[in-house]
Amino acid sequence: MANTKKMDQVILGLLSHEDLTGYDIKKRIDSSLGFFWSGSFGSIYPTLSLLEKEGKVTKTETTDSSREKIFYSITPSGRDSLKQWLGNPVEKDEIRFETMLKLFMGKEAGFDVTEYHVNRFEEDSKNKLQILRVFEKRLSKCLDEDDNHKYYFLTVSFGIRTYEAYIEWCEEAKKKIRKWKKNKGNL
Amino acid sequence: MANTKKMDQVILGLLSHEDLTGYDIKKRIDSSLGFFWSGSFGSIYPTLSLLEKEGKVTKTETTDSSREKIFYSITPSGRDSLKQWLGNPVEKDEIRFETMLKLFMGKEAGFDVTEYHVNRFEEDSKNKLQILRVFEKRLSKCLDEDDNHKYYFLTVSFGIRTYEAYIEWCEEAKKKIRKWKKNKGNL
DNA sequence: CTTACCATGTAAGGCGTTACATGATTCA
DNA sequence: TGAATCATGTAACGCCTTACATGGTAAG
Repeated sequence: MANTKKMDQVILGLLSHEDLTGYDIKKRIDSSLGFFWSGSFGSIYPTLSLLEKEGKVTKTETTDSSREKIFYSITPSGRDSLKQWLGNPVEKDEIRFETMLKLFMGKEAGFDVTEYHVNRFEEDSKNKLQILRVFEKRLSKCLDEDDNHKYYFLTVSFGIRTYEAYIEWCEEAKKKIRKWKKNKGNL
Repeated sequence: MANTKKMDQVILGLLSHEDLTGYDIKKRIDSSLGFFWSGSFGSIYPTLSLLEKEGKVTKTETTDSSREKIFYSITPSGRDSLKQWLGNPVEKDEIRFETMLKLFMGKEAGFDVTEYHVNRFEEDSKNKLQILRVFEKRLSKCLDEDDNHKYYFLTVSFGIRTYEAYIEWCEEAKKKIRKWKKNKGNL
């Protein structure tokens, strides 16, 4: 019913920009889509075969340089299918933050443990923010070269806004926790 | 290896606050944890049975009022297990935003479709923000009654910060899109 | 010469959702 | 009296990750 599988669309979307191998697709997912999507080889390769059977992509085996690679290209039918999906309303945006889970039930472990998790979350957010800023800089220089860059830019700026908010919240949360720890001492 | 299943901990965490039925647990997940976690009956009930077998919770069947309910309570062993998990570093915080996927590959459908998705995302974020603000108000009045409220408060304020950032980004993104649409017309 | 990365796939198994099955109670 | 909600569970199925299996190449 609710077709939750999105790997088809992820692959078609990436191939709508350029021809890629399965290995390339994995790299794109990890870098460009990394902060809001994920996927493994175990789901990429089978999906590629499926898409080929459905006529949405075609494969080209190359032995040109050194390694044998299989490049996939999107077909007009694949493009139609992608376009149609893009027009449908979003079914679900999902977050699964183990960090928040650990905060919510943190009392059992105490403020120190909670502070530790906030600190780790902050570090992680700062690292990811730094990477996104590099992307942003690069992208803003070539926004007009290809419309794809504009769309990509939107997602990058979303990531930046988000991580900035995370980091601000971390500072705020740490202040609160320190205050609560102090009060506890005074009781 | 990497024990990805978290439903055990979710349930133990909720039971560490108070005794609950499986049905209650579902409601708590949907409301209190809703913006950063999810879970269905199909995984709640089996996990409860499992936890009981492991001696981490005990069940009490009641027919007191009208309906027959099964209340679950956390045992000391369950509390230990929860505490230990809380002390371990977070394995993974995950986001799967279909909206961002549709933005990233948006060129195939054009700016209007992208604008539509941003608008829907904004509406949705505003609704969720409103609910969280109510929670925040209620919580801030009883922060000192129970330490659990303090931990809960941290997650709520995280949600608020996040949704505020989303909404700000939406405004920014819509401005950009409108500008790009205009430029396209002038070419 | 060995480590890291490139490159493609398969198999097993876990996790979790959806749908099904059943029935009581409350409220309009 | 019919709809919504309370309440507990099971079964089927789908998705995805991890681990396995294999081998080439580049760099230090």
